[in-house]
Amino acid sequence: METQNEESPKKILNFIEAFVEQDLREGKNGGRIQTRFPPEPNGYLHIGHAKAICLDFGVARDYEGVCNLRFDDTNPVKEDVEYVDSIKEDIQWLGYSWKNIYYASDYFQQLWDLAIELIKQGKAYVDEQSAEEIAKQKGTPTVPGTESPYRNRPIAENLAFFLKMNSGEVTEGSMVLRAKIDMASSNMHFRDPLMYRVITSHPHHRTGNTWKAYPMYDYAHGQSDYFEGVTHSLCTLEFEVHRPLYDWFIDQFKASAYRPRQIEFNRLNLTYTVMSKRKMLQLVQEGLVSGWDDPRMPTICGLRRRGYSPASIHSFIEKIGYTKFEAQNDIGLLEYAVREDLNKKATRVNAVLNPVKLIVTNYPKDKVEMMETVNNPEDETAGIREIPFARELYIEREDFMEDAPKKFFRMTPGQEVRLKSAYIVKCTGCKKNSEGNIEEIYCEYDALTKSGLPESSRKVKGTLHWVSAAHAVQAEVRLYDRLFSVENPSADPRDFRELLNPNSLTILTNCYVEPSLVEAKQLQQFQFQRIGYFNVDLNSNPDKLVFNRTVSLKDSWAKEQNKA
RNA sequence: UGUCUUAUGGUGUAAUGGUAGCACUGCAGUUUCUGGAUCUGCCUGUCUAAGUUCGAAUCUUAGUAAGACAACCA
Repeated sequence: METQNEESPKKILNFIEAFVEQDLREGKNGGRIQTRFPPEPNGYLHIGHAKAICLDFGVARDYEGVCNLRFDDTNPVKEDVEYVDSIKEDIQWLGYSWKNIYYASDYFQQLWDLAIELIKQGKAYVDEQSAEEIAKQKGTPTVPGTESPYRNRPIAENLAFFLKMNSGEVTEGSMVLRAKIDMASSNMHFRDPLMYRVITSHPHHRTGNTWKAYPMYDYAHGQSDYFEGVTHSLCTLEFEVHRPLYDWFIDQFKASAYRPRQIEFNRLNLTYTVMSKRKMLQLVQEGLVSGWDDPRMPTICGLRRRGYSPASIHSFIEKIGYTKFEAQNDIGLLEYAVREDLNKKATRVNAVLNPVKLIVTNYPKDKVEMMETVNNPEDETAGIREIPFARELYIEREDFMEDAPKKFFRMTPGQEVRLKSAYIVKCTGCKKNSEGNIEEIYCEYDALTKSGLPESSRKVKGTLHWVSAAHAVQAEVRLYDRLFSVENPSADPRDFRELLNPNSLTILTNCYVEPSLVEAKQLQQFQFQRIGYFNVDLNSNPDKLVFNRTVSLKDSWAKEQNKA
C-alpha cells in the first residue's frame, strides 16, 4: 500500500528549486511562496522570457504558492499599452494564469512617500548636476568616485527640491534624487545610485501626467517585490551585481524579518538567433522580417505562427535547465522538442511541394477510388480518413530519377515502389521536353497490391506520398530556415544584419495538397508526410491556402547524399 | 590593474566527499506501407596546479579562461 512512492524517482531539482525547498524547510516566510513575472511593457516577449515565465509560474505551481504578473512600467518614454496586451496573450498561450496583475505604477505614491522618508533620514539628496557630470564622478570599476557638491545639502532643501521635481517646475534632466551611500564602493551600484529622474516629455500610459518624477529600476523593483510580499524574486544573471543594492533599499524600510530573496539564473541564448530587443526591433523596422510575429523570429508570437506548440516550448526549456553558467543553447534541441511533440499529435497528410505528374497507365481513365489512410500511426485514437486515388497523380520531382544510384529506393524505371495507402506500382519510363526536363512519369499498378490486401505486404524498398491531380488543391508553402547563417551572431564582429541567412525563407506557390486541407483552421498543425511539420498560416483562407514549415522531418537520405 | 559570478563529452545538464549519469548531436545497426518514428549499440568529459582526506567533479588556495558592473534603461 505504501509502496507507490518508493517507485517514483525523485525529481531532480535545479539550484533555485533547491533554495526554495531549503527556505521552506527552514520555515521562512511561514511556508509561503510567492513569485512574480515582471516584464517591462516595451516590446514583445521572446523565448528567453518564456524561460523566465516557466520558472516564475512553475515554482509557484510546484510549491503551492502564487505568481503575479507585474508590469515594471517606470519609464514612460519607452512603454506602451500595445505591449501589455501581447504580453498577457503570450503568457496565457504558454498555459499560465497569474493570480493578480500589478503595475509598478500602482506603487508610485508609496514609493514617493518612502523616498521622502529616506530624505528625512538624511539618506537621499537632490543632485542638480548634469548626467555627464554625474557620470564623470562615478569613477570606474577600478577608480573610486567623487562626491557630488550637492551631497550634503540640508534636508529641508532636499525635500523642497524633490517636491519641485514632481510639480512641473523642474525641466527634464536638471535634477535627480540620489541615495547617499558610498562613492568609493567597489560595487558601482552603491556610488549614490539614482532613485528618481524627471520625465515631462512623455505621459505615462496609465498615470498620464500625474507624475513628473519617476522612480528608477533599482529602487522601484525591489520595493515593489516587498510591497507585494514576493518571497523569491527570480531574475537573470546580469542583476547579480544589483542584489546588494536590492537588499540595501529593502533594509532601509523593512518592518519585520520578511525580505524577498533575489536569485539569479542564466539567460537563454539560442544558436543562429539574436535575442536582444534592440536588434529584434531593428529587424522589424528595417523590414528584414515581416513583423514581430514573422515565423523566423524567436518571439513567442513568431514561434506560435511558425507552428511551435506550448508543449514543445515547455519541453525544450525543461531540457536546457536553469544554472549559473552562460550557455549557448543549440537551436537543434528546440527543433527536436517540436518534432517530438508534433510526432505524437499531428495528423499525417499528403502534400506535394515540387510536383511532377505521374500517370498510372493501366489504371482506368475515369475511375476514382477512395483510399483509407491512418491519420496518425503514433496515435490509434486519431482515426482514419479517405483520400482520392486516380489515374493521374502528382509526386515530388525529387522522388524520381531516370538514372538512379544503387541506394535510391524511389521511382526509377524498372523499380517497384509503394504509393502510400494505395498500390504498388512499377515505373515504366518518362517523357521529357526539348530541354530535357521531365514532364511526365509513367508507371503501371498491380491491382492485387491495394493496401490491406494480402499481396500488399510484398516488400518494396520505397514508399512515396502523392495526391490525385484532379482532386488536389493548389497551395502556397513557406519554407523557413534559421534566420542567421552563423552560430553566434552576437559574438561576430560584423554587423548582425550582414549575417542573415539569405535562404531563411523560400516561398513555393505551386504546391498541391490533398483536398481535406481546405477545411484546415488557422494555426492547425500537420505532418506533410515524408517532408516535415507544417501549420496553417494566419493569413490562410480556403481560397488561398498558405502553410508554414515548422520544421522538416529528419532526412537520412539527404544526409547520405551529402556524404558523397 | 577593483568587486561579483562561472568553468563536467561537440552542445546542454546531473552527481550535494563514496561506481562521472541523462538528453541532444554524430556514427553503426534493428525495424518500418513516412529514407519519419521506434528499438539497440558505440564515440566523446570533470580548465590547470598544489593542498585537505582512506577517498575530491564536489572542500581549500593559487593560477588560467569567460562573463557581469562605470544608462537620468529595465
